[in-house]
Amino acid sequence: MTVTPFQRRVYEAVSRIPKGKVATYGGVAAFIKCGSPRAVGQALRINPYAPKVPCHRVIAASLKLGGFQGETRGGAIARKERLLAGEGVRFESGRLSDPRRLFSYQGG
DNA sequence: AGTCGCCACGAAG
DNA sequence: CTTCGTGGCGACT
Repeated sequence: MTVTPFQRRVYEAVSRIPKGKVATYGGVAAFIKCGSPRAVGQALRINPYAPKVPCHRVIAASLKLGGFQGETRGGAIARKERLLAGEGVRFESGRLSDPRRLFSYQGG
């Protein structure tokens, strides 16, 4: 498998998200100084470190679930929601119930 | 090396 | 809702 330096940055940033909180694609992008949140999603989509990198803790800026395991809808999203529920992050109608669960990065 | 099309997004209209 | 901007990457030439 080939992991680009950009991807490493993404995975490192995502690994910082504490259990019980979630970050947005845009938030991660900003932290790693990437102008395109979409590129972050692309990196997470091919996440080779499935268990190590908690990609399920990354949602869209609209507070919707975004994608999971390469899917934007379907069973994968349902599993993502259940996974987060197990960490205390609840969703309602596919949207984050409590925005206070959002994680924001500190420094560089 | 240059080009093209695809993305788990986001902001604006 | 639709449209446009954006950065990164695989596939093709």
